[in-house]
Amino acid sequence: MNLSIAEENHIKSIYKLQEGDSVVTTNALAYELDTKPASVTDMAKKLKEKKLIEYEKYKGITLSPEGRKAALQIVRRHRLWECFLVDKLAFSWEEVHELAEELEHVRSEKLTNRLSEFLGNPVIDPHGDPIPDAHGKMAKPRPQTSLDQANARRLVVTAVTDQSTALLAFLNAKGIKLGTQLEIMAHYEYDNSIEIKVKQQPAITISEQVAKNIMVRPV
Amino acid sequence: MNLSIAEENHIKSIYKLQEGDSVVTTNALAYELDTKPASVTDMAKKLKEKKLIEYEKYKGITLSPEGRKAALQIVRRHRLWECFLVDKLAFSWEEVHELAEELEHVRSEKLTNRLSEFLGNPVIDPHGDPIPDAHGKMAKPRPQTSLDQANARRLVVTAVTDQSTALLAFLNAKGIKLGTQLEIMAHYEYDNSIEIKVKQQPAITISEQVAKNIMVRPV
DNA sequence: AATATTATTTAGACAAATCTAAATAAATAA
DNA sequence: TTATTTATTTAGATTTGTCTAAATAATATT
Ligand SMILES: [Mn+2]
Ligand SMILES: [Mn+2]
Ligand SMILES: [Mn+2]
Ligand SMILES: [Mn+2]
Repeated sequence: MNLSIAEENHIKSIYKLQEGDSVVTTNALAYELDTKPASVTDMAKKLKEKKLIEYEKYKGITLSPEGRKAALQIVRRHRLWECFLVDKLAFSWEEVHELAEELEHVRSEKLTNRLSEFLGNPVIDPHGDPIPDAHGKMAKPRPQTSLDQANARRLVVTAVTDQSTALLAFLNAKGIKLGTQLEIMAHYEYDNSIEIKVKQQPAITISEQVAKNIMVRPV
Repeated sequence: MNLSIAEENHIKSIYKLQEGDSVVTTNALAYELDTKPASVTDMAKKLKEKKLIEYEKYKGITLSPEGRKAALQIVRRHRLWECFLVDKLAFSWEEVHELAEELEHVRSEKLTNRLSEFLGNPVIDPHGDPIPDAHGKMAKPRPQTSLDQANARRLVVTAVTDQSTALLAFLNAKGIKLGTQLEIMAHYEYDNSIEIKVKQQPAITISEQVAKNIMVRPV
């Protein structure tokens, strides 16, 4: 099954939006891919033809087993390249997504597996997302919750959900990265903002929106 | 100037075929790119429009100064990725061209320069070809001749001209790589084949065609 | 110089990926 | 339940890159 770059991008976005078993809508996919609903419908017909998705008019899209397999390979390549850029080329975590978006389309199993080996077969990427292995298996992530719902006081950052440059740059500015230890000082009920201490530094207050996108587990 | 992958491939092939200042013909370019002359004519019109080439109907193609600059950037990326694949991922020299053909199209100066730095700013690629620096400057290659024209007896391999998998695999089989020392034992006038000794091994005879594609200099 | 051959271009077609505008279906509100 | 709004699809167009077949130009041969 030889996929074009456009087809791969669609498959990957369907995978991302599907989260378990739910159905992906035409509009959601168009928004995710920064394209138009009409274009998504066109592509859906093509991917259905190739048996990579299940799709009936007006009923939304889900990946077929083969589609899921393809998606996991693309995700694997994407996240491995992100690791390469951060670990070996000293890029910062907010710079790598865009580049990996292109590098992920070089389809060579040998290259992918050699790259993985070169990086020490990493199991999470620079944003805390798990990396599928050559067979598409991902390490089950250790239990984690978003910072706004955490009940323990002392926490360690395990991932970020929103990987926009804006959020990642904000976290850089506050000295927050994967593995950073946080202590919750206060919840403010008015706007659900949270006061936290990052290491020994003076406490800072972060908005609910930020807190929702930081994943943590008790230290 | 934002170039498509197809445009980049054309620019690079024109650069390759131009060798100095000669004019590139439609047919030669079509053959090099494994495409049809009519397609090359179409692309030539587009590249002329973008001022990357000089082109008049029936008069052949040459790169403009901007075209040459673009070509050198693509060649730089291609050769750096080849170095990466060989030096870091342990690919063999006959495997890397195809992969670099794709990787070269990721256009990020930052990535390119970081990659170069990571590799120790190499100046030749795994086939002995010089790597342009960030400004497009290439180290002037040390004087070298093809093996069939060498007059010294003890030689060192500096590059290969034909980089087809077939030739590179043949050289692997004979233990010949960049830096390998050779000694010419005999020239056979009948078919211009050459008897050489590779290191201490028993002498082997190679055809004129092979000899023409091995570049050497006196040891 | 006329003819034959080769190289190149043009004309017209096609597939992939996208778009806009219009039509239709599904979901929601009155 | 009917009307309105929202979501999705269809119809038809556009761009890019390619192709084949036919026309034309350039070159080589007789
Ligand atoms: Mn992508
Ligand atoms: Mn990531
Ligand atoms: Mn290429
Ligand atoms: Mn090379």
